[in-house]
Amino acid sequence: MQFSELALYLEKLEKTSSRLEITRILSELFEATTSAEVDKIVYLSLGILAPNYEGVLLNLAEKMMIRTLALAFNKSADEVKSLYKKSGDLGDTAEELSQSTVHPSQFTVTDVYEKLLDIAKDNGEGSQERKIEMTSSLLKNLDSLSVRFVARIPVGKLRLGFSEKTIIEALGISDTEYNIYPDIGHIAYLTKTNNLKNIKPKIGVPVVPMLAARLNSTTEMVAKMGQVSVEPKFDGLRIFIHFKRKDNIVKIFTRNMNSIPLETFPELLGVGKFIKAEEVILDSEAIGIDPTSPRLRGAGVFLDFQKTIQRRRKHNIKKTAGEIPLQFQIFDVLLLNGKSLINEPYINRRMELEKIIIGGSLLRVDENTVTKDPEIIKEMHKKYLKMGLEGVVVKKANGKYVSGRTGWNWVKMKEEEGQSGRLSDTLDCIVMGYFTGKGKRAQFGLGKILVGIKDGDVIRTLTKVGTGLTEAMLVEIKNRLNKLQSKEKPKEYEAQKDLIPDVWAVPSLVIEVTADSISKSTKHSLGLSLRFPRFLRIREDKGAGDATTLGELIWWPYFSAKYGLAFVGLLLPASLIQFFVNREVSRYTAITGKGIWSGFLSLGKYFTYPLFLLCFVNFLWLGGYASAGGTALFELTRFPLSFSDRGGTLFWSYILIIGFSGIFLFSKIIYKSLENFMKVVSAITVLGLIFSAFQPEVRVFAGEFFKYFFNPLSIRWPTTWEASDSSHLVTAIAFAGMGGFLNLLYSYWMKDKGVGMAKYTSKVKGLLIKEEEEVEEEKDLVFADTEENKIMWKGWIKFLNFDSLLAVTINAITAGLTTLLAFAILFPKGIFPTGWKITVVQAQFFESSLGYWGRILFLLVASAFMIDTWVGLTDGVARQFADFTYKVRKLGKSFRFWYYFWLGFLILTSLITITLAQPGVLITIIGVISIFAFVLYIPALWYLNYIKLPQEYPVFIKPKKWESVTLLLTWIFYLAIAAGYLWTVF
DNA sequence: GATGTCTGCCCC
DNA sequence: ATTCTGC
DNA sequence: GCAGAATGGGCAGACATC
Repeated sequence: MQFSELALYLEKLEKTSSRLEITRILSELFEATTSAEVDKIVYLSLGILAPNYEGVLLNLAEKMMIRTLALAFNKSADEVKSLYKKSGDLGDTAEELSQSTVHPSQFTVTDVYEKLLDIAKDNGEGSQERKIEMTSSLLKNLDSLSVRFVARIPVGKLRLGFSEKTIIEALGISDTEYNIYPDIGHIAYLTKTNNLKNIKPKIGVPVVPMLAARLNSTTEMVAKMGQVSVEPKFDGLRIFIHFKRKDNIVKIFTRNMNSIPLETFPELLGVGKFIKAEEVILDSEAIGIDPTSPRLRGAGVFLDFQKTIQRRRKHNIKKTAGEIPLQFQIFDVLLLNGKSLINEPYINRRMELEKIIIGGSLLRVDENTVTKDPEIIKEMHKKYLKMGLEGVVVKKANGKYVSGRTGWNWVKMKEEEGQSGRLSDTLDCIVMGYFTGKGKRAQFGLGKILVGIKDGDVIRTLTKVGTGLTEAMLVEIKNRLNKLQSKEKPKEYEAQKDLIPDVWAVPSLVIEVTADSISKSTKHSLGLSLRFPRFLRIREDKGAGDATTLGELIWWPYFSAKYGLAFVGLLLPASLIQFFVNREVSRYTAITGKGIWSGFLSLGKYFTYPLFLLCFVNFLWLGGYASAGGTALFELTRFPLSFSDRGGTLFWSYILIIGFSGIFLFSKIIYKSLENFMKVVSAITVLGLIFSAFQPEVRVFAGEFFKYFFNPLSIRWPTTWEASDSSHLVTAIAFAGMGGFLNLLYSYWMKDKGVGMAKYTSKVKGLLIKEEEEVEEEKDLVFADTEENKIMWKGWIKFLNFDSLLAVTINAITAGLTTLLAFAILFPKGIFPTGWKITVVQAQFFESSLGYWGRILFLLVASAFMIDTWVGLTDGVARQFADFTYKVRKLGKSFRFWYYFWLGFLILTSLITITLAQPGVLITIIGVISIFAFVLYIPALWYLNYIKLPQEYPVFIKPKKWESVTLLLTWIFYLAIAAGYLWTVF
């Protein structure tokens, strides 16, 4: 096959992301290949020349390829470099350069393969220059598409989206043969020539190693694996020992199936003395031992990994072997005297192992404990950590030897719960600059960052970080650093010359990094570095500190800003469940035409008076909403100029409260006015939120967010938790819909909407609107048991179901979207404003992404939404209170009187409460009260609607049994939350 | 001979 | 090695 | 949950350069 033809296949594969489709294209390619070439095609498309264990190395990679391209296409190395930085892929760069000239391609796949092999074979003095020349002449004689792929091979990054596993699938075979004969080219050849037969592990041919997956819960381990063997995890080199007594054959392979010459580990020359078998393949971990330490029954003190790996060398072996003797911790046997054991249960393999290994200072069989008890696993993990090991590896007792990491067979312990790395503390580091990304990350212009910490007056490098960054975070960090970038290295920085980032940044941005351990470093100017560093989050001053905190628009964003997605899955169920409360509240009013407090009062004053008292306390804080609207307006206008934040907020809040009180004076039917205003503002708010959610900076977070949003099972307890947030969480759940006593407002809204029997009662009118006829008292309306009424009733029920559902849905959408915004905008920055300042912070974001007008729009809508909420609640609560006081006969006065009385009272309290410096505590109490309110009044609703009313009203109003069940479940839900809250508090 | 740079389907 | 992402 | 592709520190070896 011409290489150019292969290149066409590779191009198609590169463009495809579906693995099924990739597999299909690959099998098409193998179909079109001769058996003489299939191995070479497989190797080249994986970017290799031979299986790993044959040790064929090109010794030509990134830097030399840059020189090669410069030579081949007559450019300077700097020109090539700058193109490479842009594309992030040397193959793409090579293709781009080669397009300037026409090169007819004559090479077959075999030609290219052999030329690359020649390049690999060359070594010795002058070989670097020769390799460059050979590679350059190869590239010059290929068409530009072929150049793209050939240039990528030495760099080892084909980026075609497939690897051995996919090739095995494309060949239409299982991986059993490959796993014990991991020469993918040869396997492809055998498949093509129909010679693939069942084989067994062979001395001298590595087996694809079995790897451990990671879990952080021992319970989950037992759940997934049942009975397990618990063993220590050593920090050394994974070594496979192949031994055949005949001819004293000893071969050694690493985890990556690289062969290590026996001379490297001379102690294994005589390994046969310690093995009671003719032929074995052993799986082990080699660890360096401190030779000066006393040996207890042969066992020594382990050295760390950096010491151990010094044994992987060609020179000075004798001296190093004396300084760092190796101990081989054996834990598995795959072949024994000609018999494959890979399909035997693990404990059986171990039993064989114990029979054949003579333990001493060279070989030791790992100790192990067989158990089903998660607690024992936990204890052993702690024990081994204390001993300076890496914890435990937990293995399914009856598991076969399964190559790779598939399935749950071997598991290592992820960090302990409550920790995000094995380092006891995470580190806050200064971002010193960034490097442009390679491959997929090139499009973000940032692939990794250089971080350091302050050391006196200078800032020294500590590590680079590239893992742990989501694509959204790459964008975020890039944007931030662009504002901080510096042409020159800031003078307080100290960095060695191979750690010069592509772009410097002045010290400002701080990120949180975790790692497994701290190591000594010669590369980093601090003299220390991190082992397995990973990015956690951006750190920022905790920002806005005002303690004022409000209902559902604040708490959910607060949680997602602080704890990410941990509780997001709870929002939807918590808001939807309020549907069952709302419809019962509405049902009562639809049947009787009366407000819900009338119903409660009919149950007796000992129940109702305390409940009302709770309700009264609950609504003292209404002013907060007005104050949130005021904040937004002050932020928007910055008027009056000399005012502080607090003063400005108060100024605008008073204006809003006084201005919007006009509605109460002049509206014809107050509820109707409010409803219309609310409709407009809600529509603008929802549209604004949706628009915001579609901004690219937010959109990149949306997929992840909604995956959690729609999955209640994703709820998890965050690893760090502030005790005070228990109350906040309860508050968030209560406020997911309306919350506690707020839900009772449905009764009064239904009343003024004129739903059901409420059609026949009077409505509340504005103070200055003359009543045409004073309806002093609601009569007990008669609801006759007629067929006509029955049909009407069905219509009402439909309406109130629809209305209640619509309300919770809109609530869930708005709360969901604001929470998404908080997750996208605030969480990455580590800001969790504890108050209504969240709107201000969001507005700042919109200014940077949408410009000035985006910010204005956002603040306007936010203030309108907030004040609208205040007006709506003030009206509703005044009616609740009025209904109560009106019905307590001895107080006298009309309903209208009481309504205006309470309206005045609430406006006054609003004016007062917004001046309180610390309303935070009060608000938390209210969240908790709300949950207990549900617990108290849901049974009362049930009694009214399911028992009491059916006795007085026509039989068709009686709810179905299943409706009783839904209400019971709702009650249990809140009861459980209330109980859980009490549990965590006490 | 000492030092610097690059590579390793390195090892973890 | 760890982590994220598309399937 | 899999497979693939981003990314880390630090070691020795090989070659180039001073």
